[in-house]
Parts: sequence; structure tokens; C-alpha cells
Amino acid sequence: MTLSLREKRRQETGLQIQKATLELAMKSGLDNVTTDEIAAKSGVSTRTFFNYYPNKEAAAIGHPPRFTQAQMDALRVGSGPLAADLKQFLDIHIAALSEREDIVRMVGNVLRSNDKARGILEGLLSAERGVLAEALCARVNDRQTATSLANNVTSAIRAAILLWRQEEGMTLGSALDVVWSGLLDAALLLSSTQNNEAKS
Amino acid sequence: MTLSLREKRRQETGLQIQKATLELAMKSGLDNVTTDEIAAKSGVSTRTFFNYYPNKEAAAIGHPPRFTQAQMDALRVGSGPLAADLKQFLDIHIAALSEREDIVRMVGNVLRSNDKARGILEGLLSAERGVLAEALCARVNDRQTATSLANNVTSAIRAAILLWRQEEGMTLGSALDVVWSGLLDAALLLSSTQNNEAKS
DNA sequence: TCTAAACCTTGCATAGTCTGCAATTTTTGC
DNA sequence: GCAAAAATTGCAGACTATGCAAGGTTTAGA
Repeated sequence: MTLSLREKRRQETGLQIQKATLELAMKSGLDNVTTDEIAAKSGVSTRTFFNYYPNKEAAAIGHPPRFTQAQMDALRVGSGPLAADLKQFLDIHIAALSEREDIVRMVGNVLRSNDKARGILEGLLSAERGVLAEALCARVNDRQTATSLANNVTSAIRAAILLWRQEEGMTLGSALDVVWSGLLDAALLLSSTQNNEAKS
Repeated sequence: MTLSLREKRRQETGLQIQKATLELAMKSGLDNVTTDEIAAKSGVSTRTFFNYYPNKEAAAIGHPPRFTQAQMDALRVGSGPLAADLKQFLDIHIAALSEREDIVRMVGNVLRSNDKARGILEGLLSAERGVLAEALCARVNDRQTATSLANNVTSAIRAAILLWRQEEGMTLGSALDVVWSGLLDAALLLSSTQNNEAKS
């Protein structure tokens, strides 16, 4: 995990550009900001901007935290009840997001009105979801079940962010708790009439 | 539901443009197709193309079937067990999609590689999900629970299409059955250790 | 049937996005 | 220090998307 000077700079400049993008987007909306303005504010040429991100939407999204290997492994070999392990998985991820609250909020703003940004993030999330489903598959031994669980996990993250953005004095963590309890209730409702048609 | 000549033409031209877009996209990938080509193939001017859709990705997506009022009402006042009502809701929607299999398949292709298209569809789905959550809220009396259920429903649609695209001899309906059974299993797993921390 | 209003289509001009290329500068490893 | 590797930059050019204004078509009502 040691970074060469080059790698470190690259990372810093990338972050710099993301912040410039988001700040400008907060003022006028991303659609009304030009790549020229972003580049100028970031202190690089327009051409260089495109060396860092393929488009301004990607610059706004930046590089969200990914699920870590440790998180995955904990799930695969998990000892506790599945629900508890998943909740812990989510807690870890939400903690990572909490360290960048400002960025999360601004990115959320962009996502409201920009289709392309939404698509980019959705693509990243979808990849993460796939990896998570793969890991869960080792635990529950059924691909569709794993997929559904992975769906619920990533949806919970999105829902928690949404709730946190809209309720004033809430932390991301407490928003997750609320979402999670709703998710468990939903699961209970769905499984209460179990043997009706579970395996068609 | 009677359409004036004007409305009918508009609808036909819109569909025409979507099909032209998708066919060209199948050949070379949407990114390698210009709006000029699409317009030419659709028999309208480039300028008119942009009167129908704001960009080529939107043209590729077109106007997917929405949840109908009847579907919603059935859920709101539903009599059976919730899971059964939701499954029926899904069956209806999947039936609507089945009538456009060719388009569904081509759109799916575009979504693979085009972020903007993904974002546009995600936006539409997200709106539908919100409406559905609203309806479910009347039934389960808790917003987060309703949101989670709505998430599972729209995810199931996506998962069913994905499964159908990847397994050769499958119908959309049978793909949904497989997905649904996985979803119920997941719900069961999540709710099996119920009283641990459901309400934190 | 005729007509004015509403609506559509189109071409043109223009701002903005994004890529390839080649010249220049910076960083790296030795 | 120095040559190789990598990053930055300007420029040219294809493509996307919108405003505007000039015409053409449809609609509704007298």
C-alpha cells in the first residue's frame, strides 16, 4: 500500500478535480458548468481533465469507497446469524461513507438531476453488488438467493443515504438503523406466508 | 383513450425512432452511432430527432411500460397474503414486458455498455419505485418497510430480465418465478433470527 | 367549408463535449 | 546525472444538443 510520488499526486489531483467539480455543481448545477471551468478551477488544462475522468459526471462521482476484502471474507466465513453479519457489513461501509459526508451530500445532489451521473454510479454499484452476491453465494448456496440478499444490502445503503439527506439531525449510521429495521420487517412480511408458493 | 391523428403520429414516429436507434446500436454499439444516422434511418431531420428525445440514449430506452393504476389499486386494497399479491403484481408487469421481448433484449444490450442509458432507465424505475412504495405504505403502514418491499419488487424485475437474457430457452415469466423463489428464500433467511435486533 | 390558432418540422448558427496526435515537461530508477 | 516512462498540454476535428425563425400541417369552431 505504499504509493510512489507519482501515484500520490495522481490521487490528489483526482480528488482536487472532484471537489472542484462538485463545488461548481452546487452553485449552478452540473449541467451548467463547463469542463473548461472545472479544469481552470482545478488548476489543470482541459485536456488533462479528460486524462483523469472520461467526463464531468465521472469527475463528480469520483471514486466511492468499495467493499473491502476483509468485509467480504467476514461474510463468507461468517459465524453469527446471517442478518447480523449483513448488518455489520453495512455498518462498516456506512462508516466509510461517514468519513466523507460532505462529498456524499454533494454527490447526492448531482444524482438528483443528472442521468449520466446516476448511470455511472449505478454501474459501479452494480459491479459491487455482483461481487457481494458472489461472496454470499458461498454462504447460502443458491445464486438467486444470494443475488436477492446483495440487492437488499446495496439498496439499504442507498436508502440510508436518502433518509439521512432528508432528515436534518440524523447521522448516516442512525439512518441505516432505521432502514435496516424496515428491511427486516419487509422480510418478515414476505416470509410469513411461507409454504404457499416458495418453490412454485 | 382515443388519440387524435396528431397524437397517433407522434407515438408512431417516436417508436420508429426508438427502433431505428436500437437496430443501429445492435450493429455498432450506441456510442458509435451518430444522431445524424439515427435521424436519417428514421426518416426525420436531425433537428426533429431532438424534438422526440433529448438524446440518443433516451431514444434507445423509449417509453417502457409503467405500473398501471389497476395494479396499484389491487395492491392497496389487496386481500390475499402480501407475498402473493406482490407476485401477481410482478406477473402483470412481466407480461407487459413479454409483449416487447425484442425491444427488451435490445435495450438490455445498450444498458450493458452505456452509462447514460443506464441512468435514464434508473431514473424512470426510481420514480416507479417511489409510486409503488407510496401504494404499499397504505398497506403496511410503515414507510421504510414499504420502501424495502418496493425495492425488492423492482429489483426482481431487473433480475428476471437479466436471468432471461442469459439462459437460452427461458421465458420472462419462468425467469421471474426463479427470481421470486430466491427472493422469498432470502426473506426467510433474513427473518429467521428475528428478535435479535429488529428494532435495535 | 373555411380560417385562425396551435403545433410540427426543418435548417442554420453556435456553444459545448470528447478524442487523437505530437510536442514538451516531469518523474523514476539506476 | 541520465535515459526511459509517464504526464501535461495545445490543437484540430468529429459529434452532441439547443435556440431561433421560417415555413408547413392539423385542429377546432364558426
